[in-house]
This record gives sequence, structure tokens and C-alpha cells, in this order.
Amino acid sequence: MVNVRQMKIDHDSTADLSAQIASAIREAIIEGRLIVDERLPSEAELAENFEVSRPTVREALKRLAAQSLIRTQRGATGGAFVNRLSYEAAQTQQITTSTLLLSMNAVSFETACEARFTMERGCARLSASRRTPDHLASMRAEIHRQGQPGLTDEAFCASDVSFHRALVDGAHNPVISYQLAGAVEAMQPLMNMITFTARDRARIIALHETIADALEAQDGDATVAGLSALEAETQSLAADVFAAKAART
Amino acid sequence: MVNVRQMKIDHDSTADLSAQIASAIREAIIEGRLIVDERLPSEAELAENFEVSRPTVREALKRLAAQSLIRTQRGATGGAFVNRLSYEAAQTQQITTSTLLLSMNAVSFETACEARFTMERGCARLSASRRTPDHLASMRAEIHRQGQPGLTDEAFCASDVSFHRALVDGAHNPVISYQLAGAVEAMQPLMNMITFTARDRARIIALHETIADALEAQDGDATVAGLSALEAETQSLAADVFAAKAART
DNA sequence: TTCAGATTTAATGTCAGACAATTAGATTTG
DNA sequence: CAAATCTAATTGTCTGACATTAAATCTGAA
Repeated sequence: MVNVRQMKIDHDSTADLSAQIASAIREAIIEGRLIVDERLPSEAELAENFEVSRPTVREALKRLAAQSLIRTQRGATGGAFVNRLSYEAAQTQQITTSTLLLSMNAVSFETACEARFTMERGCARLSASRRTPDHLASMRAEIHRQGQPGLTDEAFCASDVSFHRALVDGAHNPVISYQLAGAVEAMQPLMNMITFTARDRARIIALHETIADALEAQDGDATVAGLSALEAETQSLAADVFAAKAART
Repeated sequence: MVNVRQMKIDHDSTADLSAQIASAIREAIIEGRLIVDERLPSEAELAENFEVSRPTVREALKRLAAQSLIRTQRGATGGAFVNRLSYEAAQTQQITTSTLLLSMNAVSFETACEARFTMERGCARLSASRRTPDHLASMRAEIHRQGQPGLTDEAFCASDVSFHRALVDGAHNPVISYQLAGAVEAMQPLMNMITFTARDRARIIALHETIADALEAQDGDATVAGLSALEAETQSLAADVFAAKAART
């Protein structure tokens, strides 16, 4: 077992020393040479081992902390510890990454929407067979909220996201929930660009009800069909909005 | 538009100053107040604006760099620039996160496998209708490789991953490819725990051929069926291996 | 003896100032 | 005019110091 104290870096490389150190420790964590909750040597020791100064070591550790790979504690028994990557932290990161990916790469609404519904349909059958009354209740509650007058477009979209997350969580597979969180949440900024008329909302709510009914009846095919209809509705709605915007300019 | 120069942090908070600064800039990027390729103020200016020292600013910038949110350049016209998050960088991060999530949280093979095949089935129909001869060729090539004698288990698994990625890429939706990369790649360490007998490999290769044939025929239903059969095969194989291991101890 | 409080100690967090390395652009020179 | 040189701006790194935190240890009185 290679100890972290035996890791070395290349001082002649043009790459940042802190980046090299971070990579070395990251690899050790990924490969399991450093296990969860294990304490890394102190910053001073790391500095000595890698033959760099403490600030350089600190920059490396901050890089790792930004990826939730380590956590630090102050005080006498403090230090840097290998972090157990929680589903929550992983989801947060995934959502951030997905959101940025979509916003920075001019991903079309069409492409993002297709991706989201494609993956959601994948877990629809699982969700249909496993959903609990709790999930159904969450979905019904969101549907109800969506029908309330005076709801802003943004709140409507947020509720839409909650609805879909409940559907995904119904599959009772945390890995699926984690993977789809990014796909579902990252759509929100794109959805927020759409103005929903009362009639648009009514149609969407009706489709949500169809989907909830299908899940309640544990009918996988109907759930998939409902999602497909919702995708078609969303796509045509977005197409209209973007066409109108293009015409105005 | 709020300039980065007007952002402030709370010096009395117990939280790390560098973490606060990183969050403030991160928010600005996510909300679009800082656009792609925009140059941040120099470290010295940031230090002055946030009323902290340069090392503290640097730690904050390294945190952002670790998330691929910024890149830095040295030299006269250098500095920190908002990074366009590429699909490639996003995928790399997603794979790292997914892999760690699975390995650190004792996610069962069953759960991870189910998640992967569930999402893969989701994009099977798209892939069936859109796959190009290139994708088919890649898949056939991997199938051929898998049949070669003397192949290590690890190489067999790696080829399996390539096969599935080709299938996913066939959907011609970069967002789907990005999302599924994590699910597919993160399975590899788990798959590597399995020893494949010649007979196991033959069965898997046969299923891969079934799937490739279905894609070639652009038959979505058959593709989904093939994936389901492969999932069942994989799950039973893993169950046997783990049962044998449990019995041995 | 036991427990509350003070002290010690070992860490991380932050700062100041300096120098090295790099790079674009301005200046000089052949 | 082009090549070489210089200059300035900026990040990368180092040194050494002090502040802050929190666990462990010591101390003294009930």
C-alpha cells in the first residue's frame, strides 16, 4: 500500500505544483489507497513530503475540498480527512455542472428537453411498480399547487421540477435519483424562459394528472405514454415561444 | 448588473473566507453575471475588493478551478477567466463523482446495475432510430475484441464500457451522452470484481450481438429487450460471484 | 474521587512581503 | 522592416509570522 507520504510530484513540470499535488491525492482516494475518514498528514508534513511550501499544499487541499473529496477541521486533533461523498453533495455538484453545461454551451431547449424525458421515461416503469403513497401524495400536492391562481411562472416551474423529482424518486433507486437530479434541475433555467398562459398551464396540469393516475394504477406503459405526451406538449410550447421571440426581433 | 468588484463577504462569519469568496464568484457565474471568457480582476485587486490577503484569494480561485469554472493564465495579459464548461470536462467530473459515490457508499452491485440499465434502456429507442454506421462499427469492433482469447477480465470490462458508450452516443444527443457517461463508467470498478469464465463471456457476447443486430435493424423494442436480457444475465452472474465469495469466508 | 475550569498544544486560517516565472506588448537596433 | 531586447503586468511560489480553534491535559476545590 502506497502511503500518501511516499507520493511524489515533478518539480520540473510546467504544471502548477498545487494541481499536481491535488491530482496525486485525488488518485489515491479514487483508487482506495486513502479510505473514508482517514486523516491526511498535516499541511506542514505534506509540505515537507512534497517539498513545497505550506501555501502550495493549502491550494491543493482547497481544490480537493471544492470537489467534496476532503473536509478540514481546525484544532488540536484537526486536519484534512477523506470525505464520504454523500448523495446530497454529489447531487448538488451534478446539478451545478449540468446547469452550467447547458447554459454555457447554448444547448438547445429541444436537446435538453429530449434528454430529460428520455431518461425519465427510462425510470417510469420502475417508478410505476415501486412508488409509495408518499410519492403519489407529493405529486398530487404539486399538481394542486400548479393549479393555484396567481402563481408566478417561476414558482410553476419549480413545482414542475418537484413533481418530476417525486416521480424519479419513486423508482426507489438512489443512484437513479442522483443521476436524474441533474437532468431535471438543469432544465429549470431553460423552462423559466417560457411564459405560460393559463391555457398552457391547464394542459400541462392535465398531463401531470394523467401521469399521476398511471403511477397510481402502477401502469408503466401509461406512465411512459403520459411522459411522451408531456414532452410533445413542452416542445411545441417552447417552439412557439422561441418562434415568437425570433419574429419580434 | 452587479460587478464582481461590488461583491462582499462576511468577515465575522465562522466560514472560511476563501470558501465564501469562491461561493460568491461561483454564484455570479451560475447566474450569468460573469460570462464565458470574461476576465476576473487580478488577484491583487480581488484581495483589495474582498479585503483579504492574496493567498486567501488564491485559495478561492483554486476552488473554482477545481470545478472547471475558471482557468488561469500567467503573463502580462493573464489572469483568471470564466471557463466554458466543455462536455468533456463535465463528463470527466461526472465520472469521478459517480465512481466515488458508488465506491464510498457501499452501493450494491444490484442497485448500480439497475440504475445503469434503466437509463440505458431509456435511450435505446433513440439510438435505434439514429445510430450511424460508425456507431455500429464501433460496437461490432468491441464485440470482436471481447471474443479474443487471452483477454484479461479488466480489458473485457473496459471493452464492455466502450460498447455501451457507443450505444449511448448513438442517440446523438450530447446531453444524454454526458449524463450516461457517469452511470456507465462508474460501473466498471464494480464489474472488475467479477471473474468471467469463458462461458460467461460467450453469453454476454451473444447478448451484445443481439443488441447490435437490433440497433442495425433500427428495432427499438428488440434493443430494449436485449438490454433487459443483458441486465438479467449480469445480475445473476454477479449474484453467483458474491454468493460464492460469501460462502468462502 | 470527581468535576469544573484553566492551560497547553497541535492543528488550520489568515496575513504581509518578497521573489521567480511567464507572457504580451512596447522599444530599440541592425 | 524585422529581429532582438526591454518593460510591465500577472500568476506561481516561498518564508515567516500571528490568529483562531478545539481537543487533551493539568489543577484545584468540593
